[in-house]
Amino acid sequence: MEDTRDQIRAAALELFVRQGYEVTSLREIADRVGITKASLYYHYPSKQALLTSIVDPLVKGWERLGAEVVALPQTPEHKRFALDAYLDMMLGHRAIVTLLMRDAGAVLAVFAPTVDNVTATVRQVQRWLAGPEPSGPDRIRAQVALDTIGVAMSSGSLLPEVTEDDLRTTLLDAACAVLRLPPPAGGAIGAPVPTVPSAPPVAPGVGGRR
Amino acid sequence: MEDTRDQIRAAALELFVRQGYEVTSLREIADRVGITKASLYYHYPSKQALLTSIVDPLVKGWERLGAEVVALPQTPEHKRFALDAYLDMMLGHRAIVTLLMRDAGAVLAVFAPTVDNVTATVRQVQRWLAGPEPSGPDRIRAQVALDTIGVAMSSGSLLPEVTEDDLRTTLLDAACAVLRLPPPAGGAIGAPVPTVPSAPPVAPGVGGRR
DNA sequence: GTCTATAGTCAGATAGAC
DNA sequence: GTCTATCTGACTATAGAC
Repeated sequence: MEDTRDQIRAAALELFVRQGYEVTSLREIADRVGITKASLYYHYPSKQALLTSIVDPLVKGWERLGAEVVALPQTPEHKRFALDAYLDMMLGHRAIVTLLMRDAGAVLAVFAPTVDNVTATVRQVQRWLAGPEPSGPDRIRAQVALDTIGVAMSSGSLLPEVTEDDLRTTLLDAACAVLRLPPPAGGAIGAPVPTVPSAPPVAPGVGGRR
Repeated sequence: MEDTRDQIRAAALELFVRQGYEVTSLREIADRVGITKASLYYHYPSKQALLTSIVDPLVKGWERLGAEVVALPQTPEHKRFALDAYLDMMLGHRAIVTLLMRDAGAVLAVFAPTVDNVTATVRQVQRWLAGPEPSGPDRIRAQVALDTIGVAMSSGSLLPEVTEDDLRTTLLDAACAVLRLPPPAGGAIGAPVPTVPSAPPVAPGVGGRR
């Protein structure tokens, strides 16, 4: 049964988000699933492996997206598209992102072996966003644009009564403002952002709405 | 000797930042200072109390700043000034902010009793930045502007070779862009941001450069 | 103020029966 | 696949001598 594995992952993610990775014990997770610690060890060889399997989809998604994005031409339209795709992917892994925000240190520590690859990808995307021969401020703007999307997502407690659509639209808009991208053709202030202006060529599967 | 207390705080902060709060043991901290665990307990009654005393300056600074800022008129100049003061305070507590980013969950858990006050302050500032009768997007922008400053500060590993001045200037500029504040009078793109345009009236001690 | 010693707890992990 | 039983180790915290 693949079922138990998934139940374990789901329970662990929920507890990690609520309590933190370090504090959550394997016994708690096992209890929640209705099995014992020992059984849990049958499915995952260690606590770290469990965390890895939880965060992996986000990392993989980010690496895949990064690889495809840096191959695009550095036009404002493509940059806006890239940020939108990035936002979309993050929203698709909302719980994992929350965990990453909550326990950034712990998660990164577990991913230490792989973390260089991820950092490299982030840096590539950052440089792609910053444009050719970027200045210091250009690079800062690129990084802030990326962070913008990630951070505010987890500010749920500070932004109640905000619709998902407003969040999506406004975050993309804010990230573009940081990058000083010109507004999309025909887009009025506050108007809903078109999915992709003139649909830039990109491999299928990237940035698709769920 | 007040000295030992400070040494303990410094050692603890350093270890917390590097390894995380949960993982760092009091024995490690004591070893680093050159005393024993038991002696440490003479100065701080618990691990939580130690963490509290470390993070407290940031919380206090934030609350003080928040209280003064929300009393100001909601003009673009004052908003820019407020963001600058906020940025300044955060830079003044850089290591603590890094810890907060790294172990957000753990830190918030320890501050659970006080956390409501802090959240209330943040919410007040957020609403002040968002302007009177703010829409959902207005509130999101306000929050993102605040987050912008906090986040990118801790992205040191992703932004090496960036000067402190560039960081300060660009982050303030990015936060203003998110809020859609008009550029300061006479300020060219990329030009250094004047400390405060036309020095708005504010209680002394706020936003002072160190 | 600092030490040694220790209580008390619970974590992650393994072995082996079923 | 799941269980019981158990090991090892480390942690926070306290008591009391110096």
